[in-house]
Amino acid sequence: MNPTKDRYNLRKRPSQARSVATVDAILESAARILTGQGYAYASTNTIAEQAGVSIGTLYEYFPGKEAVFGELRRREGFRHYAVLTKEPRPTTPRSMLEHLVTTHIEYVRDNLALYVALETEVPRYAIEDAEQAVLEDYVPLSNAFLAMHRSELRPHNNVEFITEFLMRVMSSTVNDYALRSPTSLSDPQLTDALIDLIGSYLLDN
Amino acid sequence: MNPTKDRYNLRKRPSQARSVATVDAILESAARILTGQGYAYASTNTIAEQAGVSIGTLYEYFPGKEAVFGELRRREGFRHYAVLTKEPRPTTPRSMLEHLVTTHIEYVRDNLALYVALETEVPRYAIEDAEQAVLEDYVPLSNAFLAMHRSELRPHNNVEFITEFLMRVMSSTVNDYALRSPTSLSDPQLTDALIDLIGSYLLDN
DNA sequence: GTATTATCCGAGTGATCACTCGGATTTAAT
DNA sequence: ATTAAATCCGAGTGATCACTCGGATAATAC
Repeated sequence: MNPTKDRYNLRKRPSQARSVATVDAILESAARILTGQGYAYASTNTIAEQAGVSIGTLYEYFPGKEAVFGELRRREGFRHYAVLTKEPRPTTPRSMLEHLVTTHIEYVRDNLALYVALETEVPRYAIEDAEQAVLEDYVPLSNAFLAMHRSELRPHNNVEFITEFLMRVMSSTVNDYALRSPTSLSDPQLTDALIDLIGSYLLDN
Repeated sequence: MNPTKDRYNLRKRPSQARSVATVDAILESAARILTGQGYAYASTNTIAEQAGVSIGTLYEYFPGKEAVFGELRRREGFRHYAVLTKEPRPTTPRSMLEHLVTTHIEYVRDNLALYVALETEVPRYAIEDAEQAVLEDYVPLSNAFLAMHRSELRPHNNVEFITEFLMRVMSSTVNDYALRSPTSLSDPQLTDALIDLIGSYLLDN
């Protein structure tokens, strides 16, 4: 379909354990150079060298530099999603909100260097597919939960819009603090303010 | 002081009308290539060629590619600030909030291609100084205004923190829509939701 | 009108980069 | 044991890029 699409995805999936380890090593090398020196220093030659594999091997699995970071972003997305949906599953909208804000900030703080670098140095077109995937996993999940508790919510004309809106408010605000004032991620005021802001708008009380 | 600082600023200010026009042409060329083809295609050679000046002339005023986009970002920041502070100046917190949200969204929508490209394709280190400058112009202005109307605000422990927090909520949310769902910038629901969200948290009533 | 400064030019340079390809080596299949 | 498939190798290639420099031309100062 889209010919450019292939440039940001794996060229071939590793099947043997040996090649799985190779791909892992390449991604780890890419992450290390990205966080340590920056995207501009992460040439395919350097990534391969630091990973201890030859440049030819890198191109066996990745069509180019962007695909390496696309795959890296994809795997980070899976890790992020796992954190957000980890136990214990909250049972009320209020606890769901608290859980969501707390774990999201926690994930960003714990992976700050890589998170910021992926967000600010890697060209968006290389990673936007991977970003989209996480959102599409999460939004329906959140919508289903809220639908079960509609009576506890403040009435809004367009619940779907408001839900997505608040999700973006939360993630983009945390993103902004991560980029421009990362120490605030450890400030309880930030977590409290976000919960309070969203809670008083979304929840009935 | 910081030796790397010089890499993102003008090397020399144009003094004659001729050279002012030259610098303008370079910046316009950079903006055109950035929005049309992307940052990767905006080499210094190409920027100079499209601007109708020689590569030597470009380096007379800019120490490198990043400085071109740093200056471009700076000028966009000035334009943005001018829009935010344009007449009529609101007199109540509520109208101030409405004015701020409305004009901000309007600016982003009207300059979408350049806004998004600067935000997602140009490396942050090249433009973060310019970004910071606008914020530092605006925050004290907003704080002063709110201090004059404290009685109309909901009581908060830390007004400074809340003000900055809400500013970030607004700008980062609009930013997120600009990048990921740009058509929503014309949806009145977005403006209304932002005003409502922030208003009900900040204002007394 | 002379000197000084500002502006502009563009071929050339050295470095870097993404990517290929022919073939070696290892693993799996039969 | 033989074949087939997967994996790995790395020197080499062509292109691109950021940036310099020596000097030409134009504006300004005196």
